[in-house]
Amino acid sequence: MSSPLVRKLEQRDRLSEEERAVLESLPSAHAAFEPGEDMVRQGDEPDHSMLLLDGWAARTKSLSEGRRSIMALHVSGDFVDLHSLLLKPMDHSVTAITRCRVALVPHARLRALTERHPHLTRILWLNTLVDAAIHREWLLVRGRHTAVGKLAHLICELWLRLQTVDAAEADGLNFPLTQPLLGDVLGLSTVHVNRTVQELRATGLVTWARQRVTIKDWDGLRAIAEFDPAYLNLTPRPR
Amino acid sequence: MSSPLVRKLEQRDRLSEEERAVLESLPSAHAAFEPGEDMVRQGDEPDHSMLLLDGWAARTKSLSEGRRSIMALHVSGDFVDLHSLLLKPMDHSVTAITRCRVALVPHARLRALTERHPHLTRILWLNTLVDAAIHREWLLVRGRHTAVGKLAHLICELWLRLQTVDAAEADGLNFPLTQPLLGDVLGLSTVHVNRTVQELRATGLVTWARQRVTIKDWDGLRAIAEFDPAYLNLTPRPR
DNA sequence: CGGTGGATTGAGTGGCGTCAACCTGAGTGG
DNA sequence: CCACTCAGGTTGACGCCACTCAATCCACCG
Repeated sequence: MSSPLVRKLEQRDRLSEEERAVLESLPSAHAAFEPGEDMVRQGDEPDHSMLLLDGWAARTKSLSEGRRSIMALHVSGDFVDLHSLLLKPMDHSVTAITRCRVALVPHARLRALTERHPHLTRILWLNTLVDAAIHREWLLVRGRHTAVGKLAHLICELWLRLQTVDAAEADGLNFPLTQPLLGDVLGLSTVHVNRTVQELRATGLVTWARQRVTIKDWDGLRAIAEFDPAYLNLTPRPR
Repeated sequence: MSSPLVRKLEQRDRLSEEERAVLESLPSAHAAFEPGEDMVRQGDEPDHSMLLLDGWAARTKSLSEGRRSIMALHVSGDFVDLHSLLLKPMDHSVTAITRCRVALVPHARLRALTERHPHLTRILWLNTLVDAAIHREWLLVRGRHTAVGKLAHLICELWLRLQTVDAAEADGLNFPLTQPLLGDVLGLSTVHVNRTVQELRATGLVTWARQRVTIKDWDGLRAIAEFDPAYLNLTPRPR
């Protein structure tokens, strides 16, 4: 059930038996969304948060004339809009990229959890702090990296994040983003995304066909991405 | 002493007398930093967080060859590195821009607070969530705005944020960022920052001399910045 | 009075955007 | 089985925004 959440939180701290039980009893219902469908919309004031069980989702903001930006990507195990427990209305939408299965966690339950389980509260808080740390890393990337660097960095990050939930293969990953979506993630035009993908292919560090990215030279890729995984905070310690 | 914190948190929810007292008893000591000085460094594992009483500070990340980026700006009343309570080691540094006076809040005290005061915990959590919402807005700006749009957006945001702590004048603000620093904030080169400032001046929407920005046409400025303050979450409601 | 950091300006370059076309593969309906 | 559609991928031409290098100016300061 919610065990992906337990697995995820345990990457960052130990949980007691009781805490694990509390977490597994949280979700109230399941739901599914088709690619392109909005799971929550900017301006909404949801009364539940969604735990992504399966699929990829994006946090998006829109501007005039179809300009759009993706502020975050989420995969299995991510608590996509946990922050909506306290931060309402939503400052962005969440859109399904692939088909997404989610567990719905009522805010009432989460609020009750914060009243009774301080340690679990801190770990959930931490979860939103890691989201923020990823935002900061993306800010660095959008501000100070070249197009290839941006793309390489994204692949590095997602490969690592998928590994922590056993959703990546040893030599690469399934990468369902279309080039228009990649443009919204990297802050580039579609055309330039295409050329950047080709440029990255030409380095020989990865192969990339259909939705499959194979990493040929991890150290080389890390180098051009200037990727340092520290910001993902993947070491367990008391919180 | 810590009343700037109380004032800030009360913009987002009501506090009881007891809660106010708890908050005011938090800080243990004061400190001051000179312009350019690091208040915390990337990689550190601090045992306290800093409440900014006075001055401007920046969260910075560095890359090779002096490339640097500023991920956030902080002013009076901001809990600059509250997240370091749970998220260690630091994924960025905090650097004083002007002279900064801070109150030090030991993590031990904050942790104790989370054990006993769930509502206060949620409000502190919320505080870090607003930081994240600002990160997301900056991501939008860095990804999809022109240089003038970026600059205008920054001025809009800071004017509003300063107003909420009574640190802005009715018609503008004191703006201590040098152009090299602005470059790190906006993801632009120093030279281009200079030209962008001139371009903004030429619109007549603001005047800008020394460290003083005067807003001549707020609606016009908001328009070219595509600025919508919703993400700052400045409405009080139960959390 | 020289030193230093910031602001400003000019010249030249290149990365990335825009516009526009064309290609491909996966549906879909006749 | 084949036209048709449509989304995504690819390519070329062209232009501009923003970068780099370099010089100059200015204010402040020891």
